[in-house]
Amino acid sequence: MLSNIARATKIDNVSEITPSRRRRRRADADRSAGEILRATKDVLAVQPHASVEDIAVAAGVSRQTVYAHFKTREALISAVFDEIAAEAAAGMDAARLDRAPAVDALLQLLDISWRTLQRYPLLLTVSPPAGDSTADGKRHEPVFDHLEAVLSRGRQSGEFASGLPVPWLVTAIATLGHAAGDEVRTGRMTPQQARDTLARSALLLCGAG
Amino acid sequence: MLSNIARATKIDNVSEITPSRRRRRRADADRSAGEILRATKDVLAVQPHASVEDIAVAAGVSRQTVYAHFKTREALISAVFDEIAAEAAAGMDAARLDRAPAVDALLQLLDISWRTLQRYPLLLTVSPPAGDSTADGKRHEPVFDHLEAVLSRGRQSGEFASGLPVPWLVTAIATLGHAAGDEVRTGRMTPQQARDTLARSALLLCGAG
DNA sequence: CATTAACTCTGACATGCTGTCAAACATAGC
DNA sequence: GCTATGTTTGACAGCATGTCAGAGTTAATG
Repeated sequence: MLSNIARATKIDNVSEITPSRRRRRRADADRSAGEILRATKDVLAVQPHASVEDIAVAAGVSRQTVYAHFKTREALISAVFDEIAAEAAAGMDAARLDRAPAVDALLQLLDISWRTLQRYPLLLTVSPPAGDSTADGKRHEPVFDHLEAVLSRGRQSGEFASGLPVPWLVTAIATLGHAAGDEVRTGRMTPQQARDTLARSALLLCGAG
Repeated sequence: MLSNIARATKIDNVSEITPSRRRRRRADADRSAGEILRATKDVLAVQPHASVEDIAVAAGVSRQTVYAHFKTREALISAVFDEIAAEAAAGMDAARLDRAPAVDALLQLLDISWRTLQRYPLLLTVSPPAGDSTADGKRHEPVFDHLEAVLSRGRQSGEFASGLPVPWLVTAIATLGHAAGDEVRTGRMTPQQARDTLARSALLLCGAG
């Protein structure tokens, strides 16, 4: 995980080319990058338009150090989204849903995603940099893959019979998750209501209502 | 409609207080405000992060003139969203769906919204200023009201039986509309596919599938 | 431990955008 | 034609992003 952070940063030990001439990455750097990412999550959760300076201060680091680790502000935010997505995907891996009935597995996935959404409020207020190729299909790939796997399985087993294309179901369910989170954020639903409503909506879309 | 624009602008004829001492608003101003709104739609559709200067140039007007009509960049974008919402709402009014079966009415509403979304690509790429009270519940109110009315009616008539709360259905369907538009924008669906998929999804959520 | 490379910090700078102000100028309304 | 209303030009402050250079620290290595 930490090595993942290191690999994502700007100051990158490219020693693979000239194997043993260079020193190894300093522990400082990892700690700084970690602090910056942590601070970014915290600050953006409260202040979605926070400046790089704000984040740097919260991380106990100078603004220029942030730029030493992340090329641009967008790259920083991208890294945060990547990290969160990876965390959620790891939770999904750990849940071992391969054998469970698709309906149960789907509900489990929703639960994990839901908790991630509650843990990181910035997911609802900060718009992810529309950087890469398609919209933001690439960043959440690890998460979406889980969802797609379960949906495909449920369709083949006959549990999901709505006939809607699986890729659309992935998008739709993810989108509804966002919307449900927003209902909570704006106080129009309790977390409990939102969780249940989201689950029911997803099942309806899948044709398992 | 034009008077609505005038009322939304900064330079506002407050003659209601001192009735006949002041001159009436110049035709210039209306024309400028109109051009600016038109240009904003055009430019933002292509370049979602366009500057006020870019918009001013496209409107054939100086940057300061833009600020003469709209307090801030956000206010300008807000006005654009308002105008588009009003246009869509007007179309919904004109459709006279009060008597039609709720399912048909819902499909009509989706169709109108869908065409609006296709006509104004900026709706998908520009995030609306989260200004007012709740998220963006106030701005689209005219549109959402139509949707809510039809959904409530369908529920009472027994056509919609999913049991999901009507306010949530409004949000969910609107959100899915956005998602469907995005599928088209990114080339993952043809407009035709997206339209059908959206309709089917909405009916499923309503329990009319 | 001493060396040295890696990292961070301070300060300064260029650039671009938003928003404001003032004064000269143009034009539509009366 | 007079005059309020709009527009333009030009200038300005403030703030944010991103870059650079140089001095100062700190961790890895032998």
